Amino acid sequence: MDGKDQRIIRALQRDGRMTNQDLAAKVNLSPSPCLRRVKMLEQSGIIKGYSVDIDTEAYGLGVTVFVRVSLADHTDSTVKQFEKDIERVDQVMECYVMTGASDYLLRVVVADLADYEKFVRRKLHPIGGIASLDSSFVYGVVKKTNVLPALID
Amino acid sequence: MDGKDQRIIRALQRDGRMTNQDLAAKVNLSPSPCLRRVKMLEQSGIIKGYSVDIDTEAYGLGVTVFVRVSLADHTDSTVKQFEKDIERVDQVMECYVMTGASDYLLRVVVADLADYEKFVRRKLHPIGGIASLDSSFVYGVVKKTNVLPALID
DNA sequence: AATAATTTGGCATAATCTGCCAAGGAATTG
DNA sequence: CAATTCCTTGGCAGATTATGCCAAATTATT
Repeated sequence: MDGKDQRIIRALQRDGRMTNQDLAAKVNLSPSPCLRRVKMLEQSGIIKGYSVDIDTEAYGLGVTVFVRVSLADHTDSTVKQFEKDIERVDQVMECYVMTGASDYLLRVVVADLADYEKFVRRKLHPIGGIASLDSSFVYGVVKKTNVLPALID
Repeated sequence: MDGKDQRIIRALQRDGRMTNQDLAAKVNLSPSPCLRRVKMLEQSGIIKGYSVDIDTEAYGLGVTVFVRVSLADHTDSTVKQFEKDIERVDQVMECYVMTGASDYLLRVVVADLADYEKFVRRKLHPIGGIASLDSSFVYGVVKKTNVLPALID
């Protein structure tokens, strides 16, 4: 992956639907080698996919919650079951295994507070093996970007 | 925004570069009304943009860190300056104002631990007004999706 | 400096986008 | 309940874009 690939990636992070011709112009290539590089990035897995950014509030899911989860124990079966089950919960957009005091960090989207309570009661607790939950609500978004930093600092 | 718009959004979250023809087929419309709906979603701001999902590890930024930030005080000038400055730090992909013990939650991507130390010393601390930082490193990703849950649960 | 390997650019064809207009369907009103 | 109005849809035509192939140019290697 050379500098041109990086510029392709950065351009597509800003606008993932840019036409190949515009992309080519932006990275100083003609369309065919540009397209070939994009396809190669896709095939090699560096480009995992494309997506649309939705205004969650306008969509009707205005509340974002970060939830720190600690498991009651760390036996294989408890861990495996939690990870398998959490994957299937639609409201959980992200689930990370973390260092520090808690085991997992979830990003959850719901419509409102009442919805969040239902989510915890009906989706999280039934999973079992959870020792504690610590929820922090998002008041506001200062920054949210898809553009990764340049590699050479 | 009716059911068809929701299906359009969900399809584009899974594949943001799907051609309009495929999208139309997937939501049972012909291409022209489908395109019109997409344009309307873009103009109304529900669709904020399109992006590419990059494998951060393959890209060379394998370490993700969540940082909880507490400010020393909450005067207007301290808050404003922090939010203005943090926005310009490329390694900060997300910055949320949070309820709970700390004021902000950051998601930061760096190449490695050495890089993270440099990031804290050169990018975060110079901002000033920071009372404490609490960093948690991501060990693994259990789930990461762009697909918002359906609205009716 | 010569050769080999890789990458690039241009061209032709195929696919897709996009704006316009008539037809269809839903809602409203008398 | 029927007539009108309004909104949405579908199809078509021209413009734009994608895509595969081949020769030329560039880069790396020896």
